[in-house]
Amino acid sequence: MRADRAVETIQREMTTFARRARASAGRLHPELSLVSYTLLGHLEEQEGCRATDLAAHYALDKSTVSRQVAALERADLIERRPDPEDHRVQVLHLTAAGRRILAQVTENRQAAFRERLADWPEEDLTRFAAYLERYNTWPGGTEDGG
Amino acid sequence: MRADRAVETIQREMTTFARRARASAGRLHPELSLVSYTLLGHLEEQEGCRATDLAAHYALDKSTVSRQVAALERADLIERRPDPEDHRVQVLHLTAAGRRILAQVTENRQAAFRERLADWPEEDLTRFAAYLERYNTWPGGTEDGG
DNA sequence: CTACCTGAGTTGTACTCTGCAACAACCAGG
DNA sequence: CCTGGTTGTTGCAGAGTACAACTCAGGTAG
Repeated sequence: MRADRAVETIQREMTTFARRARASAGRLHPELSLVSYTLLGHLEEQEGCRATDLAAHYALDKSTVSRQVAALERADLIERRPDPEDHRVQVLHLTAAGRRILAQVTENRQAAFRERLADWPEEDLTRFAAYLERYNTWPGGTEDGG
Repeated sequence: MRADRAVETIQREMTTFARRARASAGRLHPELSLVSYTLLGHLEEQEGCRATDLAAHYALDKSTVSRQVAALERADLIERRPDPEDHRVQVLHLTAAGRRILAQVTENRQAAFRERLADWPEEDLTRFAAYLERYNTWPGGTEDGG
């Protein structure tokens, strides 16, 4: 069945991509690890969120996130704000410096992807983007298949 | 420009996927790390290759590959064969056990992807697969953007 | 043949990322 | 108040990784 072949290819290619991701992140932005980048990105997108939310979204242990957050705070890229509603919670926000670094790193990544996708027709780009979004959106969360 | 938005989405979604990959590998096949899986997969695909080739293909340091290979050999999943042409080289091959484990893990991954893609029309699957293959195929090698 | 350079692979070292377990602080329901 | 669940931190251990220094084998120049 052709669908099975396609799924196999998708599995293989996505895996290959994932395997190369760390190295290319190190090349594109040595100053910000892949995990730091994704956490900052989520913070910008969400306009502040809790460490627990980050852990859930990226399937990381809360201790891992805790340490990452501590490092990002030491680097003055994010700040913690106490939540008046719930004193257990600290809401994380990007600092101005964090926003700046994130923008710069995003531009670096963007440029690499643009170069790689330079000769793609616009229609293919939008379709590919839509497929990826659809793939990553999993009803009920992020706990599988990524 | 719509193409820029699409590239941005592609960058973001591929990054999210990569970020989740390690965790999902741990869930889908605790017995074989993502890197081990990809190395074994490459070995099967290539029907044997050198450690250096693996390093180049996945943008890993040769020392990293050396250790991974040593571990896989200890686990009897691969074997080293001396190259009669060049005594510096050891050609790596899957063992029967390696082939078996690889097949089983691949099936696990396949199943997860199948589930995730269950409600996709076949046409979308084949198109998505083609896009991914096209993206990962980079003229001149594997040294960027992945 | 010797000398030198290059390529394959190993080992020492150090660092980062990660998860699990134990813990403290806080919240919500009886 | 006590119990149980949630948020986050810390101690600990293990995996993955890179870089540098090394060995060994091939190739090339003299």
